Amino acid sequence: MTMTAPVGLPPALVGTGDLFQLLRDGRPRTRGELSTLSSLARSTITTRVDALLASGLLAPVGEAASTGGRPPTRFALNRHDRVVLAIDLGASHATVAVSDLSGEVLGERTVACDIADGPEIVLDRVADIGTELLADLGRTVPDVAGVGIGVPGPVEHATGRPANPPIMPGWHDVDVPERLGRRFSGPVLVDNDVNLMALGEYVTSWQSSRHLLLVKVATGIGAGIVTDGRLLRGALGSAGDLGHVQVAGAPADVVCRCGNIGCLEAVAAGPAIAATLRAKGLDVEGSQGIVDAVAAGEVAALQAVREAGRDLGSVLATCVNLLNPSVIVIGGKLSEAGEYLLAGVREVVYQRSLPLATNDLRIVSTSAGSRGGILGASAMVIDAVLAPRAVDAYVASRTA
Amino acid sequence: MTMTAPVGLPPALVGTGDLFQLLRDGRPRTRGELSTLSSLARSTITTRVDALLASGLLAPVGEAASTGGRPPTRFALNRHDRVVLAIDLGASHATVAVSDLSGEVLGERTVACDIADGPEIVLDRVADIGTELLADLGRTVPDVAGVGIGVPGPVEHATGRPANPPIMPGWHDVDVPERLGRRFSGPVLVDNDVNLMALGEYVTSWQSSRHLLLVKVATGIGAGIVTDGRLLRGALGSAGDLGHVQVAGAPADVVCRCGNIGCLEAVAAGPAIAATLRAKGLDVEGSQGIVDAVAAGEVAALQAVREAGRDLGSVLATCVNLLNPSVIVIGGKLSEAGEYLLAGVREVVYQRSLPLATNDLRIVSTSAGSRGGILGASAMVIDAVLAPRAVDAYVASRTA
DNA sequence: CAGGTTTTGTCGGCCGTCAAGCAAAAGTCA
DNA sequence: TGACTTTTGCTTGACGGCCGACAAAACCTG
Repeated sequence: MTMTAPVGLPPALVGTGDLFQLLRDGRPRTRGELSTLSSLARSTITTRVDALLASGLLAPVGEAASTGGRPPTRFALNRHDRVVLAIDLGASHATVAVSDLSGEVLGERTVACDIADGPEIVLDRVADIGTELLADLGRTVPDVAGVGIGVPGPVEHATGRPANPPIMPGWHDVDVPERLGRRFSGPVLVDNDVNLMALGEYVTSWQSSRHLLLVKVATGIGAGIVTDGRLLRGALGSAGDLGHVQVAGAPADVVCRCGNIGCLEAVAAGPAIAATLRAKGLDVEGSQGIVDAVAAGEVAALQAVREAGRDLGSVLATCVNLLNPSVIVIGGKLSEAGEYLLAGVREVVYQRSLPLATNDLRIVSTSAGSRGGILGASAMVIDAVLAPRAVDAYVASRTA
Repeated sequence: MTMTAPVGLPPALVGTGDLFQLLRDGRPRTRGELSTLSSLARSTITTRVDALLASGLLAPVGEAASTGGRPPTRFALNRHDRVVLAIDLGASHATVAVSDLSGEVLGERTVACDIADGPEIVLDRVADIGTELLADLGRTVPDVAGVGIGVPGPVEHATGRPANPPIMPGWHDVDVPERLGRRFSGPVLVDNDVNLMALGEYVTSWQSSRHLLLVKVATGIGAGIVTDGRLLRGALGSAGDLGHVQVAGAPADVVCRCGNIGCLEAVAAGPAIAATLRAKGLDVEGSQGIVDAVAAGEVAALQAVREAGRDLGSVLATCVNLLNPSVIVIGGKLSEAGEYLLAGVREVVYQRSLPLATNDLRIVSTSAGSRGGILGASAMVIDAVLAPRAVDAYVASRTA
């Protein structure tokens, strides 16, 4: 405020980047609206808007709605100014996508890719695919505002280095941002894949309820936690690791691959359900097999999935009491098994959780589906790239 | 930057309140140090410092350490400029304290006070005590920078209204800030008492590790969660409600007062332990009785407390996997039972949690003890009152 | 006590923001 | 078509904050 502010009055916005925050939602606004919203003089708004227009981040969006006189010009975030590269690494496959600045996916490709091949091979591979996608879309490397990547293991988010990931041999403490930074411009942000799924679900469907818990049920079980609109990562980035939590009612004879007994993953994840069904004579293979069996109406499969939902619900009831979320989203391959998993979860959660915490609690299936990770990665980058300081820097670099 | 900043250079700090943040830790600094830290010109620093000195928030702290020339003056937060009223409401007693702006308690009083008497009586009572304390310390009401109050139930923190508190009949949706605001100046902030204990423990002992879980074990069991240095409150303010979580290994015949079976509170809280001991012929009364029995070396008591620790540990193992804290602090009356409770907790947590999450995990006993709530309430208020905007407003009000 | 060093206070200049005013542009309405 | 309305672009003067520089003050060293 050029400290013009005699101090004491509404703190007001200051920099160009701050003003830009009012336009991040993508809704067009007129100069007049911006002036009242920011309590800045119209002349100042004009200066800022001009700078943003020159940078390309802002674009006029037609004019409209005259109230009797000259219709005001409306401006909005120019989603096409730059693009974001979003990468979702799984255990055996990788998805690479390019999105615009609103988070809309412009192009996407999924390939088989073994994470155990190590960081060099995998990262070069996805970088290549990203470069191809960019070319297909008629974009160049300098158009990239930033890169977001999700990996199947804990990550020290501040440095972007995976931390002792169990299923990612060779990735411990690898400087992922450095390696991807060689190929693309902008910041490279790394996070756990389930965290990003949670973020993706949050930004696409649940922005209004700021406390969300996403549970991914597939070969393993993990959770991503959004609290107060922010990802909860924990001290070492391993928050949300629900797979090896002990299930209250679990049979004592189920030994998990982690060596403990009664782990959630050992009773409710894909392999456990498949094993149960095979014991009953049903020939199912993998999580997809379970989903197919459920879709085919196999009673044993319905039962098993529902029972897995109950076990999951038993753990989630604890999570509800601990975190008091307003939404639980069930994702992962097994969430495709219709309402049966959900039914089991609801059954136990609503029974075991405190009425207070369940009052406004919704338990739903994922709406982003398999694209949650990509959407979350994109959202993470956009959040960083459109932050006030980043915008200031960008505007400066483009006008200098 | 008075937008002086041609934009693009280090965003730098701006307002007086922002500069003040560099001094919040209480360590004295010279103008020169502030200049380099904030990348503001020395002349600007002088202006800001003068304003802060005039407001009383800042005070010169002697001069020192000449490096061959004129010794620089050092300035630090003036802890005595104003005071904070901290209130900790329990089920049957209330503690009122006055602290300075560093959080140090200047005066404190605990009285018997039944929360069930309702908000009017209780709040007037503690307000009276607060007024007396202020008088004893030679302070007046306008000296109060703000009021922090902890209550034994969930609170909608944004509005300061208790939300369906089970043990606080008559308090639902009461406008606590309004009522206390009549008596004192400054903001009135309300939160759950266990949350404040967690915050108190955090600010006094664990600022460096930004992820803390405090568990209070007494008549009931509850937890306060600090993540990334911030309190996790949840959608309805009921996060951390561990009391009625199901314990994995719990006997199926223990019915809790909430109607469910196997609740943590029904097997590991004070009343449950006391009941166990009475069944063994030991005549113990309340949590204090248990602590006394342990201190007396009663083997049955040691056993029972340790077993309670194991049950608690079983639930905390889940919390560790979910939240990945770096410290678990055990507080509440029962934490006074020496190392026995802690030993039980450690035993199970280290066995059941993932090695990753326990790598840097410390499990310790409270160091703030019964004053945690007061310290947390004070810290909460100080955090609000010394925030940049609040400082700006205060400085403006004092120079106008 | 004298010279050197470092901090401090002050002043002028520069620049951004604001508020106000005016003319032009672009519509609406009668 | 003409009068009215509303927004926009531009300019001006005033205000106030920030910076840089200079001189005085305060202290150390020999």
